[in-house]
Amino acid sequence: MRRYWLLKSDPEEFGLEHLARSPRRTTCWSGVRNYQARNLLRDELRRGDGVLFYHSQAKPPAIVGIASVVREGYPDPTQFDSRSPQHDPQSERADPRWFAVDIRFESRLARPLTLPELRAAKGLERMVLLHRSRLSVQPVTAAEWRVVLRLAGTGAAAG
DNA sequence: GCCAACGTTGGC
DNA sequence: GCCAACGTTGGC
Repeated sequence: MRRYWLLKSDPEEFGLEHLARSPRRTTCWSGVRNYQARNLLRDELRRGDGVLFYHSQAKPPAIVGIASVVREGYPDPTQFDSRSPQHDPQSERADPRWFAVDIRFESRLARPLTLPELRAAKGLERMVLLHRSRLSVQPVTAAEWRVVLRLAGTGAAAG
């Protein structure tokens, strides 16, 4: 059964436009260094799952697009790269600490759904985004997914 | 830039 | 195992 997720990203670091312009519109979602988020990446995200792409630290913060999971959890290569800011010298290849997935761009929303708008939306009252701070990978229910797509307008703009 | 939330670290 | 100190996220 298809499930749904929300991924946060600072658009100045890596926004939806970066994803849309990546080779095959696909990128390795690396650099997550929070254990709860790690567990989701490693154990829960499945190929074909839907992803809401959220711009954090934006003005205003907003869900801006849709992506999908195209490769399930595998060791995050940046943890082993001593030149990467995400390097984790305590992580060993035989027992990796951090995981990544690959996601692919699917579409832009016809219009961004801002955080205030999400807070005000009927049906999103219990959305994790609105209640738990600092979790960059989080589950979205099928009902919430439908509400978000409906709020975004009929269908998403082609990318 | 401020600061609340909250995860992580490390002394004990 | 507790908890204070510290660092980061991320909204405002």
